Amino acid sequence: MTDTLPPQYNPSSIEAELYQQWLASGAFAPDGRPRRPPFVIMMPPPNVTSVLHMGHGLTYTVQDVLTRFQRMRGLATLWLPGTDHAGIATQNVVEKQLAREGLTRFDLGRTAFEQRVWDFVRTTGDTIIRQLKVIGSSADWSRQYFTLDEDLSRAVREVFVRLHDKGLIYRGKYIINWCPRCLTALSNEEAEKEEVDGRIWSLRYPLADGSGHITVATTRPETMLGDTAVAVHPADKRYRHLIGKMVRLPLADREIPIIADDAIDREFGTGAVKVTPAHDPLDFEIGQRHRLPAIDIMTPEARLAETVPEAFRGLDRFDGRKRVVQAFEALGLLEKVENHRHGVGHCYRCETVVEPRLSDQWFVKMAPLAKPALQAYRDGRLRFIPERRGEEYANWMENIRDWCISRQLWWGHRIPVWYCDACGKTIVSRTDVSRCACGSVPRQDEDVLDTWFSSWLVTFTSLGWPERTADLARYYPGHVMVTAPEILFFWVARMVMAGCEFMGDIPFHTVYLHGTVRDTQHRKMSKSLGNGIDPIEVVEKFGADALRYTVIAGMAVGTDVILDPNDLETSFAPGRNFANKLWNVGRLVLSNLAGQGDGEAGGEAGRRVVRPLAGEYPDVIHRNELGLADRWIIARCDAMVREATANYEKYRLNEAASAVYHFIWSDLADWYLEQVKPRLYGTQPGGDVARAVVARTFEIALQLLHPVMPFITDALWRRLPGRALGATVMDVAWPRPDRRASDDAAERDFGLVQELVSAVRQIRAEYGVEPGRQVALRISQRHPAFVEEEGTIARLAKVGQVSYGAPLAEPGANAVLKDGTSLYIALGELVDVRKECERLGAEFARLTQLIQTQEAKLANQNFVSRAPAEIVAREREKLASLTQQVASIAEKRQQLGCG
RNA sequence: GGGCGAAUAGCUCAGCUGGUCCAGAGCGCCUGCCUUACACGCAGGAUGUCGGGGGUUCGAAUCCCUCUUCGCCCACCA
Repeated sequence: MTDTLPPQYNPSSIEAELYQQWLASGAFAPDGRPRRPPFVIMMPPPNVTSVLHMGHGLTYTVQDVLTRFQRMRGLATLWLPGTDHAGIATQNVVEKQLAREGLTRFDLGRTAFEQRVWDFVRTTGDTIIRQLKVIGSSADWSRQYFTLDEDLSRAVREVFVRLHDKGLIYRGKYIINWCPRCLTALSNEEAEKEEVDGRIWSLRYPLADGSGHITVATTRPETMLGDTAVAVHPADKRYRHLIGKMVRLPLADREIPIIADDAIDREFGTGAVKVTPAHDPLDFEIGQRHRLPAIDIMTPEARLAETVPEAFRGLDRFDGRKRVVQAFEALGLLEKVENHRHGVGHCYRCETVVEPRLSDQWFVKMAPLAKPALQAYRDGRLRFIPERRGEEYANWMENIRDWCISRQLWWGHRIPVWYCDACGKTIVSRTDVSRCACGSVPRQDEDVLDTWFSSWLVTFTSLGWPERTADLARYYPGHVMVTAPEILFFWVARMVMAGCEFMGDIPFHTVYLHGTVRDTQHRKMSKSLGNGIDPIEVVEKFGADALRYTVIAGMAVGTDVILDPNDLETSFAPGRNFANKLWNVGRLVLSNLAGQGDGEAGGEAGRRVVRPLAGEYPDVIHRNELGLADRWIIARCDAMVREATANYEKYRLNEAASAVYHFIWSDLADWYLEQVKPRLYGTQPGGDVARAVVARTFEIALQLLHPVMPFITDALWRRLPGRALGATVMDVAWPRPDRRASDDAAERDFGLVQELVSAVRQIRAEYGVEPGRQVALRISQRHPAFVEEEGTIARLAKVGQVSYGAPLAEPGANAVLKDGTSLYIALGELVDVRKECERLGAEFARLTQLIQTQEAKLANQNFVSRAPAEIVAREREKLASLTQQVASIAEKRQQLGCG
């Protein structure tokens, strides 16, 4: 390791190579730690066909941070990755490709089409995985699965059969959400309700006996062609006399009855509802109750079907809507049109308006599965972060509805059901059925299963279930589930149910739901809005660590991450800058650990000095060899370890990151390294101690930061003296807080020195003292800290000469520290007595004000008697300090002869 | 229609179990500096009725009520 580090950190030069080394070392697999307790995070499998977007960037970074943290703490950590075949999404992509060639899937036929998808998946399917590696994901790729793998497919069939045998899977004709573009059924969760500005039309239906009409209100007039009744509330006085009468349905020219049903809301619309059992869920139920016929008026593509009058056949549903309205208008039966805002279902994949449609589908009975899953939450065994999400979960579980699991697609797990047309038998089987008991050849159900029907099982199928594998025994149940709130119901809730049903235990105890990445207008990032950020572009420009730091730092628990797609610089510069800062701290530290001036780390001198510090805090350095600043930085470092560790544990990753950030940048770089430079550079006594403290605190900072910024921290750590070839920061034990490191006196005393340096700098800036010019400083009190750090004060505040004693009478600038110490800087011609009086006067007024409120507080009997003693004592101290400061200022003002 | 969350510096947000962080960070802004680790930097500076109103308390940005404004989730009002 003879390279000299360049002054600017260049992530691309190290990231790829480092990642390869991590992979080669097997660091990501838990198998090397057979005796350690496991820690398992299941990776939400990304779609095979997807490319990385910022949402992935966020969720996988969070997971990697937790994974690395637990791994560094010594657990046998398994972050188990996989990819999802993503039925609809993938099929859509391939169908689009085909469309460009002028083909449809039907031209190819089922087998050829499936082959085509497989080819596509094999060639481009691992893009997302490659990209996950680019951002540093430390998943165990040796265990990577695909939801269509043979063993996972077997498990899917096993589950289907078991649920079927238990009576929890059934087939039936029900109203489902149908996507006329994807040509498949959707589950309730896949049909996303969106508020849209629509209209509501009031249509007159003439009574068959010619005695008048009844007016119905509808948002989908075209469906009237499939009406088989008009319903009113039984107690509605306006209509009671019409119940049982017939209506002459316009256009369709059919007679339909007026019926009474409790489900009708008298307040809404006209209080009379057209009933279309084949195209509306509520109407379907009403139809069931009243044994109404259901007329399907639409083709799968949502065009008006053969069942409607010729004039309307073949029209798209929206054109049909216009034509129906026009027809009503022409007949004088259109009563009114109003604007109406309402929720309309949209396909979660292609955003097409969903059409409720009557069809034969397979369903899972959910209520029995939900019971134990809900109980786990009620018992406190399953916990949500943020907590309020738990109530959403419980609410969904309590009102759960059956799950439509069949999809009219070709890409996915084919439903393991065979129908024998000869004897009418239905066969549900784990293995393919080629012959029915009656001797004839049955046909398999054409449909495939919902994508989520395989992904809800992955917490155990990815470990080998239904086989009793060693992995399954060791890694189930897992621990934490990290994901976006959007798929709480799609996936998380169902995984809990599947875990309870098939493994007898919940699959994880903590569900951490992080925020969403949004743009500055708080809109979700999406392709269609064009407001996305490409994480790979960010990595290329700023490095993976910068990307990771930015999303982690921007994410408080339960809040969204706001990034500006139009200004990557502003969004990611903090991360890049921090990486660069750390890099340069590293340059300074490393170039001085190996002895002076050779710019190379790991030399004999460095090795000799640093080795004794490899473990805990420097016991080897006797306390009396440590200077004030050394004791201070060790104490600060220890505080950082406590804070960062605690926050990692509590999933407050932003707090953890900021604790380390603050330590590295403010404490270590701005103060300690500046303080220690002379000892570092020179050969003066204390140099060894300084190097040891620098090396140890720097190493700890690298460790604590590694989960968030793995590349740069490992790159620097490896360059520390005495590292074996190929050793990585991931191998070292996570630092433990050390009581011996805390040092209140050092924190207080070095704090005074900092305050003093700042005060002098402030005066210099205010009076415009030239940067190069040294000033003479007089300190009222010969505090040991000032004496010890005189050199530091001199260098950092550009002070030429320090003396102690009462302020001098001649004009100069003054300041008072919190402990009452007064400072005086002779500035000669630069000082304007009047200005100085003003400054001191303002300070005097400010402090006097504070003293008044402080005195009032302490004069309050209620406060003194009721507040805890230590609070009162603290307030007294504060008052004493303020009083002292004011006295010093008053004295000085008198000296200067201020009014 | 139900349930829930958020309103703090110009911007994006921290502030976890009411009292040291006399209200913080990053970015942006102003002033001065290429000080031999870093100009992706250093030093200094400005800006807040902690959404409005009420209450509990010795004490509230922090707890309660209410109003206003945003946002989320759920729901078969056609």
